[in-house]
This record gives sequence, C-alpha cells and structure tokens, in this order.
Amino acid sequence: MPELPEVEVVCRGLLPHLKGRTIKKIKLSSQKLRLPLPRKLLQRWVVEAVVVAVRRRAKFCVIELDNGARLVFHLGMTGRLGLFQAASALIKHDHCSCAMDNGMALRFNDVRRFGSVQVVSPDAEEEDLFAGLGPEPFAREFAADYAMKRAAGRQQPVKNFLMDNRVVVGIGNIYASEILFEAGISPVRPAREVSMGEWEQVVRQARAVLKRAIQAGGSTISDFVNSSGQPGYFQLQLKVYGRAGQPCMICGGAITKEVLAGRATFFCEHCQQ
DNA sequence: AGATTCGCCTGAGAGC
DNA sequence: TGCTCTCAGGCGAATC
Repeated sequence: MPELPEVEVVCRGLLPHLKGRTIKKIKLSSQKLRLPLPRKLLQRWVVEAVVVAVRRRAKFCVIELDNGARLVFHLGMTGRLGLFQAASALIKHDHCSCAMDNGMALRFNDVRRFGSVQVVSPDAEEEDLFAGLGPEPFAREFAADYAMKRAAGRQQPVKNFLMDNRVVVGIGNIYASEILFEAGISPVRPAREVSMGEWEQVVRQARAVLKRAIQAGGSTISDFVNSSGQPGYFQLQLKVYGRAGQPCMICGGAITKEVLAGRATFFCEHCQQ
C-alpha cells in the first residue's frame, strides 16, 4: 500500500526512462477510478508532449511536461505505475497506458481503483489540486514547534494526527506505527498531550524511518512494486506493523494490536509511553 | 468544529 | 469444491 517511500521509489525509477521522451498515444480503460479519467485533457495536453521531470508531492507522482501541463497519478491502495513494451498486451486492471516514442509504455494498473489519474493544464495552478495538503515530512516547516501548534486542543490519538495529510503528508498506516515506535510514544496518546521534546523525536524519527524505507525500495506487504515491477524490502525491517503478539525488538514483550479510527495500529505498551 | 465512521473496490484467506 | 464472510486501507463525504 503505497505511502511516501513507495511513491518516491516509483518516481525515481521512472525519471531516467521518461525524461526527454515524447508521449505518443494514450489508451484508457472504461472503468471508473476514484475520479473519472480526464479523457479530453489527456488528449489535449499529454499526447505529443515531452516529459521534462518526474517528482513526488505527498503521495502523488507528478510528471511534468514541456508544455507546462502535468500528468498526476495517485496510487491509492493497489495502484502500480510501471514501464512495459508498448507492443505487449494490456492486463487486467490496466487503466491508462501511455505509449512513448521509444517503444515503451508507461502503464497505470489499479486492482481496487482507489487511485486516480489527473491532468493539470498549463494555465492551472498545481496548488488547486494540492490545496489543503500539509508540508512534506522532509521540509523545514515540519518541525516540533509546528506540530505542537497544530496539535493544540486536539484530543485525537497522535497516530491519527500523524496520518492527517493536512498536518503532514505521506505518512500512512504502516509508517505511522513504525515512526511512533522509534520515537517511543504510544499511538493512543492524545495529540495535544505530546510535549515539545517528544515532537522533536517524532519529527526526527519520521524523517529517519521514511528515509530508510526509500533506501530499501519501499515496503511490499502485498501489492507494491516499483516502476520495474520489483518489490521493496523495507517490510523486513518493520518493527511493529503486522507483528501483533510477536516479541518487541527492544524489550521482548508482546506487540499489541489495537484499532484506532478503524485502522490496525501496532505498538509496544512497555517501550511506548 | 473535531473525531469517527462509511463507502468506494477486489482478491486473498479463513471457516464451514 | 465452493460458498460466504472478513479484512486490507487512502481519502473524501457523511455523520456523530
């Protein structure tokens, strides 16, 4: 399930293959994704455009084009973006295939269709699309004093607060549990009760965990593969996620599983206070 | 207004 | 074997 590290890995993998390439032809499925496929905008702004950059914003993969338009993918839960031979057959759940000028095709496949494909026109502000999103975890703005301020008055568990993309982007269910374990803070603590010193730990560990996950090629729990179709390996380094009942790697006590706001949450009751 | 739940969606796995 | 049920969760809408 793609969070920030997985999307980052995909974007980095795509860049060298797409940069300088012209998108020649687009094939779309008839199925509806979370948002309708922007057929007209794809035809108008993406076909015959040259890719100049591929970058990530939050959990979006943004492909910048030479005409100023941007092709934006969200992987949702099961979305995959990868490169294939344009001549090869489409497979089940392929929703968008962009044939390039070198015989390759960029394909978006999404079993559960929680993902999306969007086009930002050259004259449109990207911020319209990303309005309301909080800072990137690696941005200077995401700091202890910022978190402290945003958490003021919020009774919500700190784990759900971290997953709120108006506060900070890119942190989903898996990494929220991992970050709080590394920071030694219980996920059930109300956000407003977390101290400045503890926020400093959260910010530091958020960056450290996400960075290690990117270096490991992301986490493959069930679906994730990079742009070349290869899985990531960070799931082997997960310390609490999916480890209910197994020993804590610090104290040896059993890892607890609790449902917070409908999401499975894993932590060590002894090491996380 | 803040916090939670629901709905979207498919496939894997469990249980009968 | 094959059916039904549960679970997985990003994220916006609905609801409490």
